[in-house]
Amino acid sequence: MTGGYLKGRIRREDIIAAAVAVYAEAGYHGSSLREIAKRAGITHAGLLYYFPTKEALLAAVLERRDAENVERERLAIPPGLDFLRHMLALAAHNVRHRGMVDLYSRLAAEAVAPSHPAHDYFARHYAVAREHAELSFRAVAEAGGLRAGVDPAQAGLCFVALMDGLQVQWLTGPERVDLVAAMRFYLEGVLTVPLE
Amino acid sequence: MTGGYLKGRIRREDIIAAAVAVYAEAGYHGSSLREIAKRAGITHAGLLYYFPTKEALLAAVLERRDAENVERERLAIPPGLDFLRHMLALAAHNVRHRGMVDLYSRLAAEAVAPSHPAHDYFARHYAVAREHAELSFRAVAEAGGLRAGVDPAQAGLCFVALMDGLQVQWLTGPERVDLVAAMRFYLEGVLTVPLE
DNA sequence: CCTACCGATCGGTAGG
DNA sequence: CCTACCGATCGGTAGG
Repeated sequence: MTGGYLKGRIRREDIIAAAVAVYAEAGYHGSSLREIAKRAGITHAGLLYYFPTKEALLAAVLERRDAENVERERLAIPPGLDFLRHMLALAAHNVRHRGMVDLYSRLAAEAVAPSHPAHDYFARHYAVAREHAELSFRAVAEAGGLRAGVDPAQAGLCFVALMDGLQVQWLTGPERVDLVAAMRFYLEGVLTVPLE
Repeated sequence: MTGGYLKGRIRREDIIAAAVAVYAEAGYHGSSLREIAKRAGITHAGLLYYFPTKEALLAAVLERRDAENVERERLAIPPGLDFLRHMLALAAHNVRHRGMVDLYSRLAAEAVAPSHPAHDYFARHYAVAREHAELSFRAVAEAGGLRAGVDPAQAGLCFVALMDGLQVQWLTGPERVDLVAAMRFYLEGVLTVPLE
């Protein structure tokens, strides 16, 4: 007699997982509720019982991405050298989980349009990422670990931008780009302390 | 009695210009021949008289982008410090021509899928860009202008990736990102010679 | 959750 | 170059 709610939550998770896969392949505008529903094993009308519109499903996907990141990526990590190290580990993790990188890169490019339903999400995401990176470089600088003359704000902006740009090149030709080595190259050029 | 061919060429240019604008706003998959045709002042069937399929129009757009770049960007510039300076000038140019940056960023992200009709174009584009940047840093190194221990290959890859990543952040919030200053920051951190 | 349906839009073709 | 059309697909709703 119990379990009704549980089943619903599992269904929701199935649908979200299917949406992540399809968004990654086709982008948001390019994907259809029917294709997502099929992969989740229901009809598209059934999907709309759980998520009333196409946009509501996108919102749920972005929410779950954040929830995962808060748990695993731990923005809770205080800004500083450890955070930069952690981003390197995240890059290594991403290389083994192409789906999430695909999703992120496709949606970020689509969402530059202010009318895109994920625009505000990415504007906020970038602001937070830049801020956290800048504070990290600033903390490292105060500990004497930053090369002379390096501006923490610029270093933070470039760190975030580099990660994004490398991901697109890596997705385009995975065998041609060593994402983690390139990130390490950048950090080693800016820091005066060892990374590990 | 003359001019028939000329008129056709002008029409083609109108259609391509309209396609650039629509691709930039909606991506390739997200744009329709009807919308592009409307902006060019004809019907979608009329457009198909000039470009027989949706893919043929995309190919024409990419070809024109290359033609423009060969002329203005001059990959003819030999690898070296002048090429890096030129990329800075190109970044400054891009900031005043958002449409081309939009088009490029949207298509690049879409085209990471090997099945995308522009995939090979971007794979080649990235390979050429990395190669040219690497050779530039190598030339600078031989003239003693590269900081000790900097690998030209990594510096080239990161230079190209940084440009792409900055463009997406700049498109998402133009008032929050100074694209040219960030590029300059990166170059000044890697080079030991002044940029201007 | 499904069946059945709606109006809108898509790329492409026929025929002129 | 246009009118007129095709089959396919879209997001969403009704009604159960």
